[in-house]
Amino acid sequence: MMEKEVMDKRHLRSIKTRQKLLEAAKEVFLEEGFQKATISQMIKKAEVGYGTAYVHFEGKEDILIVLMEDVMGKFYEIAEISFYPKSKEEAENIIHKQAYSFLKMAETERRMLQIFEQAIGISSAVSEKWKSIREKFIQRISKDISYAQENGLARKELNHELVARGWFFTNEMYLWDIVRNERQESVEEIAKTITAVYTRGLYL
Amino acid sequence: MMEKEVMDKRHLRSIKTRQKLLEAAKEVFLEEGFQKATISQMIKKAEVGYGTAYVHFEGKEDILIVLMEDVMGKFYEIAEISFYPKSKEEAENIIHKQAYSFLKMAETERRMLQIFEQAIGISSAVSEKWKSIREKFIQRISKDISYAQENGLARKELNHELVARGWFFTNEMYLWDIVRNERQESVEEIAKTITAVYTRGLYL
DNA sequence: CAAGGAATATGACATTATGTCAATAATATA
DNA sequence: TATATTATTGACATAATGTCATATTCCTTG
Repeated sequence: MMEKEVMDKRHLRSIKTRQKLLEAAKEVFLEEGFQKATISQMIKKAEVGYGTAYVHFEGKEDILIVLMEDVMGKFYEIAEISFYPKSKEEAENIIHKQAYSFLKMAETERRMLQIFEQAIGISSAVSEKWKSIREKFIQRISKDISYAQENGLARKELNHELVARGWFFTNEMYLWDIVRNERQESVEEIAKTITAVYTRGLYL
Repeated sequence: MMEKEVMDKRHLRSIKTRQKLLEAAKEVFLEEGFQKATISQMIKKAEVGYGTAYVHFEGKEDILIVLMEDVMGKFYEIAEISFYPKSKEEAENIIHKQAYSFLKMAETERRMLQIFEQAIGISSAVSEKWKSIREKFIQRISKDISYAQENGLARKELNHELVARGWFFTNEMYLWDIVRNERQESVEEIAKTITAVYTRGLYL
């Protein structure tokens, strides 16, 4: 039972138009960057009328958000890695793995993330989207720190939310650094180094 | 000997025009934000002709960069605090003080930094300017870590530049968080917490 | 199966910005 | 005073956005 079988011919056409627009938009974004990309370029490439773009999307920002949705999904997956360490060493392993996966995304999805970074500065809709990913991570890390504190693994005197935020911030900035191709060092080395400082700073 | 005495009447007029534009621009930026601020609003407020703005500046971005220059200066001062600790405790004190001063800037200069943050995303000129501040700090921190490592205060096995970057990133992100008014906690508490994790993670 | 109705698509248009430039005004200099 | 230099000006060309009345395409119902 493919969903498409059920559809109207015109609904189908609509979906196809939308799809053509998304594909064209992706190309245009990658070629021009977020700022310089224009609706006109997209509709030309998609071979549809100008107004059509506004039928399907609210504007450039909206299109980018849709294009980013699967990348978003991958971030959420990483945020959900389970965390029940029995020792400092085990904690370090899990944390390292998580940081590594997170930073690896920068390499895997570099091109789209570059566009996304540009858009974060410009579009508040995109920026909100990213903020929600960030808060998801911070909440999660915060919970993990609490768990470690309750189980006598981590320093209890530290405000877990502040620590979580600080730790995530380091990760996030390295993510963008890598996205911009500004780091020589391997993702592995970066992950190892920042995890080492963090775990030794927090754990007993 | 005031510089002004030396000037032509017309050079003086030019300086005044420029000044009027800068003051008007600041108001407009603060009222409208970077995106929505327009040259037209500024020249109207400054009571000069449209083209005049382009005689004195290359555009919105350029005006903002000039407006930010004294804030920049304050950042550079903080980056230059001297660092020759004799013990882990002394190091922690200096580092805490530096982090505190840095984050305090977020409160003191909040309004202009808000505009600056918006502009970083949009204008590559502004973004470059910020990047140079960031690199200045990272270089400096990097040197400080090396010093501590050579003097047997810090863990030698860690790549000092990677650690420096990570530490600065935490600070920077908290800076923007505070600028956005998104933190309840006091600057003092934030500085204390992140410094505690960092110094324990890095120092012996 | 034909006619009317609903969903889609279209591009001309009004709007709003930007940056340029030839003309004009103000001031300096010879 | 006449001429050169510098500063200012606003009209214009350009470019992008988002809207909307109209056209097209397909579905439904009598």
